Amino acid sequence: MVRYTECDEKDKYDDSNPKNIEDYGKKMIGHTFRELYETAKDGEILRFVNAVRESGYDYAETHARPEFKGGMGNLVEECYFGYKANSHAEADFTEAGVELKVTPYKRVKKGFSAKERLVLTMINYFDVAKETTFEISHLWMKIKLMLLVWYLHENGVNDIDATVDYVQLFTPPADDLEIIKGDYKKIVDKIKDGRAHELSEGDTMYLGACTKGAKGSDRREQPFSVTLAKPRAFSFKNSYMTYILNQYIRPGKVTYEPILRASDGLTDFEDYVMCKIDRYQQLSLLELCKLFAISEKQRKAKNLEAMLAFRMLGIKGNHAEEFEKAGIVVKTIRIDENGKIKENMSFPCFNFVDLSAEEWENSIFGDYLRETRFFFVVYRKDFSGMLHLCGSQFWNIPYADLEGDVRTVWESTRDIVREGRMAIHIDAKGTVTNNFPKQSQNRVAHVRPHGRNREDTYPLPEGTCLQVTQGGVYGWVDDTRYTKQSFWLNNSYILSQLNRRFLLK
DNA sequence: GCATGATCATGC
DNA sequence: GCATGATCATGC
Repeated sequence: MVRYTECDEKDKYDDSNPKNIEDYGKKMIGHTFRELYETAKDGEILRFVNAVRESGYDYAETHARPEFKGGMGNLVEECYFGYKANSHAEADFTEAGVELKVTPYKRVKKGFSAKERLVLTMINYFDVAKETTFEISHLWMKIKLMLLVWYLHENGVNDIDATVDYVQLFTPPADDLEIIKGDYKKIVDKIKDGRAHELSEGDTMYLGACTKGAKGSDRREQPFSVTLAKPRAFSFKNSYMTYILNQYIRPGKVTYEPILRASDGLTDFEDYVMCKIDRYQQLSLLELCKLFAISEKQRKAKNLEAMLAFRMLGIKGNHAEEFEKAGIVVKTIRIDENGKIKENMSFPCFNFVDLSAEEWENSIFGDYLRETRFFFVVYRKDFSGMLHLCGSQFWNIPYADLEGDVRTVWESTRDIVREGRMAIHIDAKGTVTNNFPKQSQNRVAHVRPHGRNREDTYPLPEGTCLQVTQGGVYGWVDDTRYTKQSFWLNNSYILSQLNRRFLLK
């Protein structure tokens, strides 16, 4: 490893001592990346160019570029810590066992959240399949001690002009590590099962297998199947990074109420949760309300069924720590007397302007389904119409359904928006018929209005020219806005995804 | 009975 | 005030 700072008394740090590395790192706080870069480029570094040159590292070549490939992470490594960025499997500071990670956070309505997932290390499908335990895995080498460097990303501002706000050593806490080990096993088991091509971020809780490749068409071989798989990396999910930020880096008033307590002992989290819910199986909604002393007023809440699920899990509020950290979304499912689900599953409205500019691989809806794990709480109506608890199920959309039917629906919707082919027809009552993909046209998903009412609209892309089937009948419609719409998963599809034990009476 | 369009209601 | 999750209403 080349380290300019070896020559510099002032900035010397001991690369075998984690605390020393952290202390040195903290001196970046308050400085912009550009300052770090300029300092390295124009100042001290030049005094050591000769020493560096001896090692064969071409400083001029690397630093001639105005920006850094790999972004702020490489910049900090090369310009501040003074070693050449590498993508080796071992830790950045080998002797200290410390991995350096530079990561952005952003402002949200309430406080701050991580801006993105944290990519940890590429998954080598062949090597990973040979690893016998988590403790000797490459992944563990990368995450057992990390130096996290955080900066605030603001829209319209180049990251190189952002300021380093926090620098802190981090080790996943013991409770989290149990879940991370479970996630790791799940990913490795899928690879060993010859299904690396079916990996999805929604499979797991905190640790994800995110796609990583220059092009969406990149593929890798896998050990137990001839099917090529997308290149993937282990990553901490955005939701988990948000937790780290709000719990350890800038702790505030956000409190987390865990489902699993240390005293509950070691167990598979999802099995544990499902068993806890199962204890209340067959109880009616009314019985559950009485059991958990739900007030008359609360019984009218639309989230009553979800609220009861949290009570069954021993949570006082309507948020569970593990669910928040894993970005798990709770959905209640009601099966009718006839064994069918009446309602389709809705998602947030899409923004026409954004949608029309997106590609499937990086789309808001595609990414949401790709990354989200759902927790279904299933109720079933008895002959008198009273709901009884059936149980619960964790679910994420299978790879083939997402990349097949959902993609088809998404792409035709985007194209319709792009080309203004909503094909409006307005009948005598003012009901608007549109041209978006219908439930009857696709096995998995469809598009429907989803707003306050039909006058609740979002802007259309500039220059959109709506084609109208009946000439001149615009009414409330103009060329610049359209009734809010969202993607929905078909009720019949959701039913097909439910565990058989809920369907057999 | 179901598909489609429309709207409600709570919580943040 | 509005996003989000949940549900209604009508016509075929």
